[in-house]
Amino acid sequence: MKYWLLKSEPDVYSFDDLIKQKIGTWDGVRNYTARNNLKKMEEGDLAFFYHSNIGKEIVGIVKIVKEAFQDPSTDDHRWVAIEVSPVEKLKRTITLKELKENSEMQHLELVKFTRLSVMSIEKSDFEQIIKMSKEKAN
DNA sequence: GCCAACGTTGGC
DNA sequence: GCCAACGTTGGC
Repeated sequence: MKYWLLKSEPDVYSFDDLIKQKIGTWDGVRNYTARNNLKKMEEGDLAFFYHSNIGKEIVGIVKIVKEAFQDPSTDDHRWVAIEVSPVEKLKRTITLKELKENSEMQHLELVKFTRLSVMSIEKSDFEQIIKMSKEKAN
């Protein structure tokens, strides 16, 4: 069981859009590092859904329901897509700012490699962030 | 809108 | 295979 973080611009595809669709295809990834992460995903893995640009915050949790397959948005065989379904919306969103200000979260790829759109997360960090979302801010 | 940080492309 | 030029992403 692995843990991940998926980035999306909410004006293109938001967590609420995914909730409406029930199952969403995560396609359009055109970066090798991100693609390699997609290929490592297994059915049942969990991922955070992060809103980039607008909000800059983790908004919910999704589950991988279909492992990597040919990206339907291109004929180029180099790229893959996955399918996800929503698990739950966080009671309180966790902002990038908050993570950057947290001394225990400095090693997160989200903090260090801002441009990567699909990244893995340590189980302990995943659980810590969920814990944070259940507590009040500051 | 600007800029930093990368990633990609193409000339040599 | 190196590197300069260019393109893209995403935070601010």
